[in-house]
Amino acid sequence: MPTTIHDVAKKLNLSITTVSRALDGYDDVADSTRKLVVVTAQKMGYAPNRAARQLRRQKAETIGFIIPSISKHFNEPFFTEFMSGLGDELSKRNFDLLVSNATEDEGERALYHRWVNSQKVDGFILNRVRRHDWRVEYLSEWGIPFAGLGRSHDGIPYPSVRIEAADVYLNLVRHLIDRGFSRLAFIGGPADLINQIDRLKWFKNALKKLKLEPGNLITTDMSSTGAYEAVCALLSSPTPPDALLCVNDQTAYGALHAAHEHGLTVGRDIAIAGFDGLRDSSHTEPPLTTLAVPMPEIAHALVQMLLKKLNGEASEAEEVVVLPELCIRASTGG
Amino acid sequence: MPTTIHDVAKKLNLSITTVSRALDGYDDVADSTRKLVVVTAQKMGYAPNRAARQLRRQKAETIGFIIPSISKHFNEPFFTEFMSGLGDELSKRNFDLLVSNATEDEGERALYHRWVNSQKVDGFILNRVRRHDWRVEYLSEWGIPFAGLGRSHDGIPYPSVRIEAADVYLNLVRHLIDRGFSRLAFIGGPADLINQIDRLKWFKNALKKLKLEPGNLITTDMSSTGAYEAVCALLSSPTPPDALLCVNDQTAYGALHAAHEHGLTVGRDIAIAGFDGLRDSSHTEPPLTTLAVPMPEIAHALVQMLLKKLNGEASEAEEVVVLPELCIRASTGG
DNA sequence: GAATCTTACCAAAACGTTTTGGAAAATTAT
DNA sequence: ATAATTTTCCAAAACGTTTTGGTAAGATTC
Repeated sequence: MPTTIHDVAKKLNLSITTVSRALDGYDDVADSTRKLVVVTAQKMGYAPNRAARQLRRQKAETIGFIIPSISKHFNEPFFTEFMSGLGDELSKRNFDLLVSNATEDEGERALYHRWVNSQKVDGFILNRVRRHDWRVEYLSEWGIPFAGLGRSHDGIPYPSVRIEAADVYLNLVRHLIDRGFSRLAFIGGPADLINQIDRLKWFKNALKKLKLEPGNLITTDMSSTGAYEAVCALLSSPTPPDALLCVNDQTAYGALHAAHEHGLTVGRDIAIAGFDGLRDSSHTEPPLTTLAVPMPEIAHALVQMLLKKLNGEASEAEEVVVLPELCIRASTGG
Repeated sequence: MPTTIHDVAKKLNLSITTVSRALDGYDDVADSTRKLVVVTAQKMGYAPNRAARQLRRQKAETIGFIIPSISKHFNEPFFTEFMSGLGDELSKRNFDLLVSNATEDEGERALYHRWVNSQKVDGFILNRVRRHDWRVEYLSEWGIPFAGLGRSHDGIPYPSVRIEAADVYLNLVRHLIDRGFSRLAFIGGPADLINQIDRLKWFKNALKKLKLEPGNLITTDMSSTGAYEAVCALLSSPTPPDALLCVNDQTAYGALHAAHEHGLTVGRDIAIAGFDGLRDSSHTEPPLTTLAVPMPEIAHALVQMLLKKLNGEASEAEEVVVLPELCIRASTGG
């Protein structure tokens, strides 16, 4: 039986009103009383019952993150790093993070719906946004606050973080050319993912700007295993590429594996680069060249924008731009 | 404004009691009425307000998972796979998973306390359990339900999952010997982690049983980078080992990196094995031999035991034993 | 010393459910 | 036809907060 506000009030011979207001920092309670209340509450281990507070305040002080069902299992390292960032930011502000992945019975849509309608969460963070994203449509139609990593192309305004890598991608491609690689291929993901769209665009632009012939483009499901299989096939083709630019690090893991299996020395016979800058990418063999996105910065921006929106002080469609950093490692010849 | 039970009741000219009971499947409501209620509620998009329900029922229908602060950032791939399993299991039963990592301001202990006292969660899942674990002490002292992956040595009873790998570890060591490796080293983690204790024990036992001389033991922080540094040092010693048995896969990633950097061909000059069986471990260079733990089975058992405990139908200290599977890959010579 | 203003407190309502303890209506038994 | 039972429904209380709209006492002003 956790201590309630009544317990605290009774102990001090005060009304629960006064205790509540003392703890919430209202100025209509005497300083001496406040101190007493705060100290006693602390000593008694009182923490306001969240259900009661939520019910009264109509706020959950909780943010939802639903793993996009595209990734059957959410063990993608990227998600962990992402959630880690969100968790850090949120707990700083006394918010909590509710996490789930859609099951087969209850669809993903139903889960969003349930969390919103049951007021389990105040808002959502979106990730792996798509060109036309039903989540964006759905949430904005229902007036549910959210912020996203990436902006859909629906023209619907919402606060988002955009990764801008045109310049740094050009540097990456220049670096590859410098190292003597010339037959570039892009190992991409599902065509309507904003990540894929942007990164492919930067790839193409870089080729164009450097007047290189258009590269080979292949598609995977963005898992390491999917990429492994696709790249295996690619390397068996008559004129295989000698540089693989992967849509993300995990895809690059699969590509590395495939290259090794084909007896290639990565960094010499073939170059492989990723995107995201996962922790473990510095320990692959050889260490992976990648464009590291500033995860804490992204999480910070998303949380801040979302919380601003919850307080009603949001500019409709704020967009924060972050720049990845080029980490050149041995997988592209150092 | 989400629809409330009042809205549904009004629409049907029923009392909220009847609506509530109809939806909850009580048998004191006519079948015809129930059908009507269910259909209408569904159509109106009604979902019970969780705060109100919690307040009344005194249950949160939410389980907490707090990333142990030993791992500064919870981007360990293991956690993602673990949480993935928990999420799957929980959402099947309409429970949710609340996740957080302790911040610097609010310590880990305070976070457990707050979640419990504010009744945000009904119970906890523990992971990375230690020999003497304050969390076990704390939670059991306060009568807060929890289940853990690994059992502390405090003699405190609680439902747990135990990984039992004595036999399979013996097989692993035999396999290494067969392949001609003989100077075995154990790349371990913090000494009081149950994982470390068990796995080290199996390592030692296997050596003893096969009458091998005691191996080299080193300690890391169980991060890939920590292991990388430690193994670099180890390999520079006068008589370096030729087989590294790592306490987990992530440690093995660092070991792989170190071995490559020393110009060794992994699988021929040196063998490296992990433990856990992370997804990406099949794509390292060379693919990593590991003992794969059955994550879904573990998650299932933990969730089931915890929920049983929440329903008061728990045998105090149930223990489910799971067996990992030996995945032999190229990193130990295939 | 009366009127006004501040300060410090509090009673009661409200948030949206679930559950308790009936009660009316319909059915069956006598 | 009446009594007993079953079926179907409901009013009201409770869960633990926050917030509204006060009031009494003390301080200040005239």
